[in-house]
Amino acid sequence: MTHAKISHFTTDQQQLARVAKALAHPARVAIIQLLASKKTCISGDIAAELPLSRTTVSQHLQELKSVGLIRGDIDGLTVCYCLNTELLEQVHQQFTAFFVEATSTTCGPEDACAC
Amino acid sequence: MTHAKISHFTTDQQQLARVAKALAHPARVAIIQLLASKKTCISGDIAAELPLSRTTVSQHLQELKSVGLIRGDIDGLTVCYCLNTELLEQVHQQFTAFFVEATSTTCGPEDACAC
DNA sequence: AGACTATGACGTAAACATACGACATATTAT
DNA sequence: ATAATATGTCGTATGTTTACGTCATAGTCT
Repeated sequence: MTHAKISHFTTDQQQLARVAKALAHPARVAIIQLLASKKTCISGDIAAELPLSRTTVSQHLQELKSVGLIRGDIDGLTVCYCLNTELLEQVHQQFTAFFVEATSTTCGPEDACAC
Repeated sequence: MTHAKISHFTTDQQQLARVAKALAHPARVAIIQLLASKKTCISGDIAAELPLSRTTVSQHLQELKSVGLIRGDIDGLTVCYCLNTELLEQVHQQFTAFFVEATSTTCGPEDACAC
């Protein structure tokens, strides 16, 4: 009965974890940075710039696409991948809210613990 | 030869992925939110508030601790877990930089692709 | 000391992720 | 039509994560 308790968390928690998971591999971070730096939405060129096989890169691209962080539009023979800036913006807000919430409260002096 | 190419990415990419991975499970997101909301925090209580067994929660706590996002100070019989606000702040900056970079560039009209 | 409690460590089964070669498909070029 | 090219899909080997029960340890209490 493994991996069955995820539904017991809030939608927000699941959403944040979902995006975090998409960013939980350096290759996927690199892909997003690459797409951000290039003006043109390259396709197979991405694979050429990473130290991974084309197949593996394709897999990572699918993963990012399934979360919605990137989009892939077929343009003849090649596929044009680009960032979904709206979602990224939205996710940015979500992460910011999370971090603000997490950093606002400090273990005060009235606590029993020493941290 | 799986999982052997990670070293070929930049330190920044690895660091960001590492933290993202720590947040890639709703339970860990929930734990951080819980620690942020409570002034005092003890491991056993955390398990009580999550739909997971104490053992599993302990495992998630270790994971967060290994990345450095939380700290656990032994206080007699119990362990006092609390957020590492300095690291969280730092990570927040890192994520912000990443998202800003990712959202600044839009696929311009001069491109061939339609996205 | 002996019972009690809070935790972490260990073992483990099932699920998932990673990486990649081989194959399939579809589009362009000759 | 045939060849070349760009991509995705499939299968698969290996490693990692998740979830949890059981046990060990170490601090409290009487």
